[in-house]
Amino acid sequence: MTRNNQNYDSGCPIAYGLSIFGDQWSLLIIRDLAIKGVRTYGELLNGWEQISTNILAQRLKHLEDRGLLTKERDPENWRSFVYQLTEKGRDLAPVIAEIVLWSGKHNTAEHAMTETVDKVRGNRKQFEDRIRNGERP
Amino acid sequence: MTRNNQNYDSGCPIAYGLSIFGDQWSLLIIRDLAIKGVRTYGELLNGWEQISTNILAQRLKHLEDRGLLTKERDPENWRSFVYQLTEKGRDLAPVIAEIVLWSGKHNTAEHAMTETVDKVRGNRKQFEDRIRNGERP
DNA sequence: TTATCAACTTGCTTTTTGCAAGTTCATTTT
DNA sequence: AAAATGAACTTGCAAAAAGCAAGTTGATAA
Repeated sequence: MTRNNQNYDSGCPIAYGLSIFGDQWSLLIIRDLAIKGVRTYGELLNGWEQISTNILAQRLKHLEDRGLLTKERDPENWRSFVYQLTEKGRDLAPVIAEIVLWSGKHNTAEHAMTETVDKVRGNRKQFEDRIRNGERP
Repeated sequence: MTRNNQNYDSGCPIAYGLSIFGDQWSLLIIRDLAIKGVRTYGELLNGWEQISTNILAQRLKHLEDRGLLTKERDPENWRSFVYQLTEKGRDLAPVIAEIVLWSGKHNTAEHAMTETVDKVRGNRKQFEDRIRNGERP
């Protein structure tokens, strides 16, 4: 089973999810779009984790093909494109919330960012609703 | 950022989670241990998605190193080993539940397995509690 | 009209994955 | 007691994916 072997599908819901976002980068891209208010290719490229440009382009294409995000011209800056999550993409909010809570409990590293963890712990519904409504920080 | 580049860590809770289970196989292994009642290497090898043996060994080692599962001799069959999720591993139950719900909503394929989806929709707390308590089906 | 910026694409190297065959050690069979 | 089997891996090699750096394209700004 490789990422691009789209023929292989056990039918398992976990496997379905992984075939779409089960890699090192997809959920970080979705995080940037969902909770960091990022919208352009350049902003995604300069995120916290330094994805390489060809991989970013590939993943954006993949996520667009699978219906998690859309790409369109920025009406206010015609040479730029705006990436936005679709409902299918925004529906990952609860998955993201649970990963955040899990990491908040189990990552004991000194430099762990607790801001997001606190936000989800403090008001999980608000955290998810803001993503569902496409609100930017 | 590669899987084995353990030095690179943005501190983000999503990135932390992905550094542990952000690949194509880890969550399927955890699924087998958590909800399919699988316990041995051989059973994991013959799962629905046909992981190759070297990758399985590698991932089990990784998950053991990161504290998500334990490996010990089967007291009733001394030539076999039993793999079991730790609390850290079982704490992924809500993540799994949310992925199942997401896939249940968005995977419209004919052959999608709905059994697990129905189980989580029907009684999510029971689904998670059974994993938390390490109950087998 | 030249320079710059945003969004990629291309070519190449390194790393990871996948496949098949082989190894080790504990039991079971003969 | 010796040979066969079963469980859990390990090893070697080919294929795929990721990462890096430089180059391309098309829209604005100088």
